[in-house]
Amino acid sequence: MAEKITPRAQDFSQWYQDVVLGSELADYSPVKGCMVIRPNGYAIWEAIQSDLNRRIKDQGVRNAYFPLFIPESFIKKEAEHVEGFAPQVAVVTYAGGKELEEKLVVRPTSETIINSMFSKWIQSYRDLPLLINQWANVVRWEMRTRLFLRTTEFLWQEGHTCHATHDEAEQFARRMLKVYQEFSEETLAMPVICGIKTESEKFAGALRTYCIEAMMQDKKALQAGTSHNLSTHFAEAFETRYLASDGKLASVHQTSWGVSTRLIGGMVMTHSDDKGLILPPRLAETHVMIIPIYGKDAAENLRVNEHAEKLAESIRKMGNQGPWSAPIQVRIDRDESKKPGWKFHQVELLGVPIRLELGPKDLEKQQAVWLRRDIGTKEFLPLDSIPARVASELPKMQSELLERARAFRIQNTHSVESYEEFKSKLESEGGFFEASWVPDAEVEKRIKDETKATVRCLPYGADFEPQRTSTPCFITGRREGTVKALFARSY
RNA sequence: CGGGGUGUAGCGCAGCCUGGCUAGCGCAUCUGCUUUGGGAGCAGAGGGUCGCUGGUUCGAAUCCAGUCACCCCGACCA
Repeated sequence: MAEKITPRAQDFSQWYQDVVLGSELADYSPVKGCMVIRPNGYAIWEAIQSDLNRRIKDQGVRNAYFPLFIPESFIKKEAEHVEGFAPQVAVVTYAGGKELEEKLVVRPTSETIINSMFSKWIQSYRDLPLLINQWANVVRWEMRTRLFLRTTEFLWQEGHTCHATHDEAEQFARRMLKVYQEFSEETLAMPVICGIKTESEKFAGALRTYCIEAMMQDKKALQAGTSHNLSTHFAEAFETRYLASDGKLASVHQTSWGVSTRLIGGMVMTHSDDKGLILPPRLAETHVMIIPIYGKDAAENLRVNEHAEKLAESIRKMGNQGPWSAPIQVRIDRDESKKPGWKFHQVELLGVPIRLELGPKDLEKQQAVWLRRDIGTKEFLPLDSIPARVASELPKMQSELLERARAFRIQNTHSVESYEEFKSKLESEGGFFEASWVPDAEVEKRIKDETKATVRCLPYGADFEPQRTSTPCFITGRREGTVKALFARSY
């Protein structure tokens, strides 16, 4: 496997911005903090949607849609929820030419508006479980924004489920986190760590929040998805109740879970290099770009085009079979006004997984020049061997991207036993830090103030409970009651 | 809201410290000829109220004050 090309570490945010703007995934909008997703970026979002949507439906969840506007009173019904989101909501106070009697909150998330409907839809235990998902936009007024990673408006999917028992809801929240983990690793080729959020980091209104955390190439953490066990908190506020088989009225136990366009930013920061985007094949709109090399002889150029077309067709035929088992999109760049060099740079910037060059010299030898985006070394392959090579290379590249990112994370994850060691190593090397920990909000805050690092999650064991350790807590020195925690600076 | 930075041609920038000739350069655009295996070459052309307002001065892109916008770093957060 080729050596990973690491982006300029000092200018990581500049690099990231260059890649996103340069490959035309997104653009800044006239409204500060809002992002325009351009066709290249939206194609990635569509690939995410179609893959993830299938995985969500496999869990028995169905899609629906709920309103953008939420009456202010709804948000206020759940105490922790309103406290958590109040600082970042946008509110409509004026519409239809007059002041509104009740202000309308632009949804920052939809637990409340959805519960107002769930309470009507659910009467008996026969109505459970109720498993709903929606693809939507939400608005959170952040102080500081960043393309894809934190924008005022973003696109996401949010799932909301109701269950008869606490256990059932807990199981479902865990299962959806597993779905996110598999999706992230199999499709985005982005390895993640699964864990539980601490009290101070959990979702406003949740009993417990599960999350997946990924490591970016600057060794900072990115929360890539969350799944919450909401217990009966919203159900009680909205009286979402059901009549059990024993005739007793009970509140439903709920979950909610979501991932957003942030995944696109995470994918870019995981794989791309100084030349531009590197797309995992599962997300690529174009898998193979054939660049014909033209000369002065028009008849010969025609012949090159014919062979390129033939090659493209035979590659396409390899789609939907073998380990790849999906269509293979092949395009030919026939633009005669651009020179080959320009085209090479362009496909590198856009992250097309495989590039083929086909010119008169190649036709003589019945070969083509082959180059995989992430590896970047040229090979000369016989024409008739190429379709099979593409079919085997796409899944290979997909898994190698994942393994490379995983190796990078493992290499940059450190175990520390003392706070001093943690601080100095965080400063000199960065990365993820495993430590034993006594959950304590005040200490957590102090560490954040001193080091800018936070507890990303408490990695769980087979029982989905925080792992206990017997090594002393690196802050208090205590041995008892310590759990394993993952510390890192994050986005 | 605090700290730093930038506003000069469609885009990217130099010039500013130390005020002075017609405000330059690269990319892009247009014309012509030659070119196509890693961002083509040569020749020519067009394109600017130097963010805005005021001040100092014989004279301001340049100095001063104010103002607006954007970017980066922090506080907020998925």
